[in-house]
Amino acid sequence: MTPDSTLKRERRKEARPGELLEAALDLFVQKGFAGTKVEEVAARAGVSKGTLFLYFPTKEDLFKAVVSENLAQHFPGWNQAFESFAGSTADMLRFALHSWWEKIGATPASGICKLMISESRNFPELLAFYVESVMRPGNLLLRRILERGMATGEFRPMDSSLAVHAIVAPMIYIMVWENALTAYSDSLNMKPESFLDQHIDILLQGLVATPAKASPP
Amino acid sequence: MTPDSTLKRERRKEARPGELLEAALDLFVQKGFAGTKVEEVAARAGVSKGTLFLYFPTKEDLFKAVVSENLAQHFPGWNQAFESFAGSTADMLRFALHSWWEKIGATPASGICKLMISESRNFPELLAFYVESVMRPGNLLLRRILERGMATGEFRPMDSSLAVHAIVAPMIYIMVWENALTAYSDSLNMKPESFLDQHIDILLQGLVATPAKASPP
Amino acid sequence: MTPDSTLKRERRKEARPGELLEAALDLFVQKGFAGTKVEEVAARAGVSKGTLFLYFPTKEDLFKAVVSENLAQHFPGWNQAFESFAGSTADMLRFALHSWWEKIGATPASGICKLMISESRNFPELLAFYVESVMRPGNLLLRRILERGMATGEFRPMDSSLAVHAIVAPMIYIMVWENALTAYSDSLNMKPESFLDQHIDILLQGLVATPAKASPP
Amino acid sequence: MTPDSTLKRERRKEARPGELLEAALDLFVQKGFAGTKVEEVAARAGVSKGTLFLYFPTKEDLFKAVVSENLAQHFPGWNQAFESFAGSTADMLRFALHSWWEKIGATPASGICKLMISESRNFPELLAFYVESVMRPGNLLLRRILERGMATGEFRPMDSSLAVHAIVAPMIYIMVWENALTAYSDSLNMKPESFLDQHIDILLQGLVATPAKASPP
DNA sequence: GATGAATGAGTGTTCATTCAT
DNA sequence: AATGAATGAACACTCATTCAT
Repeated sequence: MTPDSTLKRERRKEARPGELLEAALDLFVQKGFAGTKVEEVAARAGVSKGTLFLYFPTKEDLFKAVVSENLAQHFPGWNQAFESFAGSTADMLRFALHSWWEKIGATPASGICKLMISESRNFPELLAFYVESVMRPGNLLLRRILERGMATGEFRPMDSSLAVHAIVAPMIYIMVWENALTAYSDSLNMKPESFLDQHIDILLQGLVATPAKASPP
Repeated sequence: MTPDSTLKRERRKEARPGELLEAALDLFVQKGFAGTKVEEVAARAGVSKGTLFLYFPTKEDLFKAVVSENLAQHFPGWNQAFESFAGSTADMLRFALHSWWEKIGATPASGICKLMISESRNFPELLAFYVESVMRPGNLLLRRILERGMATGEFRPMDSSLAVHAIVAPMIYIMVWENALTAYSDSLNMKPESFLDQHIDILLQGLVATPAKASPP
Repeated sequence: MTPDSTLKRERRKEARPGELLEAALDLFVQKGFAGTKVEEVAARAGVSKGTLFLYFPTKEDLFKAVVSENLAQHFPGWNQAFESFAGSTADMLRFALHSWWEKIGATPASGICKLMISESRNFPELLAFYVESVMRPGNLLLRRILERGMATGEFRPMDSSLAVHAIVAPMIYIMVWENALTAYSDSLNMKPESFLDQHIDILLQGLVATPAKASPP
Repeated sequence: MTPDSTLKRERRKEARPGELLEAALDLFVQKGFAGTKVEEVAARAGVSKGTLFLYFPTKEDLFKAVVSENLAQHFPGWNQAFESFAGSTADMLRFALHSWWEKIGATPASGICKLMISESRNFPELLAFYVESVMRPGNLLLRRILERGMATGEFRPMDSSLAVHAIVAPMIYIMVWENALTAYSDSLNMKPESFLDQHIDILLQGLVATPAKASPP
């Protein structure tokens, strides 16, 4: 056994969990939790069924790892971007949504959201984790943006914690389309990017302190 | 054989499919397709496993029936309401969304939407049916409303078939919340009715032809 | 309720078991015991499943009745024909086989034989009945024919109780063909009637080219 | 991993299908296709239900494998024996039938024939396979024997393709007895070996007392 | 560590049988 | 007597999980 081959084997060994998680993500998104067979996951990752169980004691553990692994990693960066953002709040909101689109909406990670929705009832504990590590930070960030806008007078007064949902809803909608309805996108005129732009337009038309209101006689 | 007893027997027989569909709806929404055992459905409907198969030849057929039965029945009425609506288009839109909320959003039927999202990949044929009998008619109706608004000058010019998605997205969002995240509604300030009102506000702020903009000094 | 309709109903009522047995015979022969559903039998007889169980307490009972009903009724006549037969024993044998062909071999009753063969292991008690009421009488009759032939010097000496099987084997063979291999009869040159004639020839003469016949004076 | 243990494991693995086929043959012959439970087959082969499905995807496949495995393998040898046979055609026929008896008639393989008869209606595809790989080759071989006999003048002229059935019928008869009526063999004087000898005699000579006829004054 | 043969609990589906009407 | 809705035991087949090698 040459040092070379040892190296290769070790490198592969360390890569295993990642390869498995990747394969599992694809399949879970595609077929759902129950519809995915562990053997398929193993095969797609190029290992045997037994090996999968070496890394993930149960199928549920694999599922949890898939979800955990692919989330929550973006918030530190986003929070920091928020702190140091110099432009208008409208621009900040635009930036936030486009960044989300780039990092999540347009990637396989969007499938995780659909997964979470589908299986939330069966994995309450995982849902709790998701809520705390993804939804709550996301909510908080958006709320701070809205509050910044209100503080500067850019946005009209509103219940920011409610308004957050208005921002999030279309993002969910996009992810659902992409992972469940792709085949019908054309015939129902769903172009995610156009939709996102339109969404931002409508939000800003709807959120801004209208000049009419802003400048009374 | 008294007419009475015959009646009772017949009433039970006729009621069976409905009882089974109701039970199946609840369980499918709660546990997903694969996670639901036919025996459970039967038990909840108060019959034996065999009886279920008397009415629905396979579990898939049961699933399809659940989806078919609970949707698509509202469109004729809605289309008619649209034809005869007398007020402003903004009011019409308000009416449409509130009516949807009342008939679907706030009822167990909202769970079907989540179901459809979750299982669409596994039932392409069913998805096709859903798209044609629910999504497409809904889209069409909303587009006609938007076009009415544009024709009367109430709404600003827009790509109506794209804008439709802006109307629909929050409805999907609500249905997902109700069927996957209820436990967290309070802590994340999700009150469907307030959210719906806010959604309408934002839409109308965003959609209307603002006089201010239209006539600068 | 007119006397007329009463009559009709009663006539039908009495015919029921017969109609059921007929339907059952066809289906059992066609699909085997396990492959036949009682509901099919009932449907073919034009009654409901419940009615069938009114006449035959179990499926096994139905099967037994089918077999019993269609056998053993020919032996009294055949025995009598044997007693009074005047011609040569060869003619008697010819007559016996042709008569069997006409009454059983060429009729649906031939299917019963195949049934008995197929299911004998599952119905030992029925097999016993079949052996006693069909096989043993048939054997006895044939043995008496053979013994008559030996007594008159027409036939060479032999173990008649063994020779009987030589006569029976081709009859079984025909019934099997007719009920299992019909589709291949042509391509394998199986014409039951020619085969029966040939069988008689061989029994009476064998295959060899007899020198006597080959070289007449 | 010692070479020894590897060998043992592999040997077991390779032996599995054979063990399962053997168990299945016994049970199918004994109880028929429908009457045999896969779990029983597995148990008799000393493995679990799941293991059986590892080797045979469905019960039908198991059935087909049983039939395929136990037949058709003898024809190459028999055909060769025919080509090189030196003696009289009568001897050749004797040899063929005795060889059949030894290799098939007296072995569990004889049960397959009964199986085929019983289930032919339910497995038309399997019947087709059986006809082509067993019945047709067997027919052909026997026809060639008969034609050799006619060519040399040993046998009288005949329709050889029809006469073949006269040779086969008693073989079928024996196999049916052995697998359906064993319990009655004694009481009905059925000794397969004697019957086979007699069958050959009759074929070659018939029943009649020929010398008398052969030498008229 | 890695394998894949083996396991067996679990589930959808069938169908003979029952029984209220 | 006749019905057919209802039953539930039985069985083929699946698949997550284990473990000897």
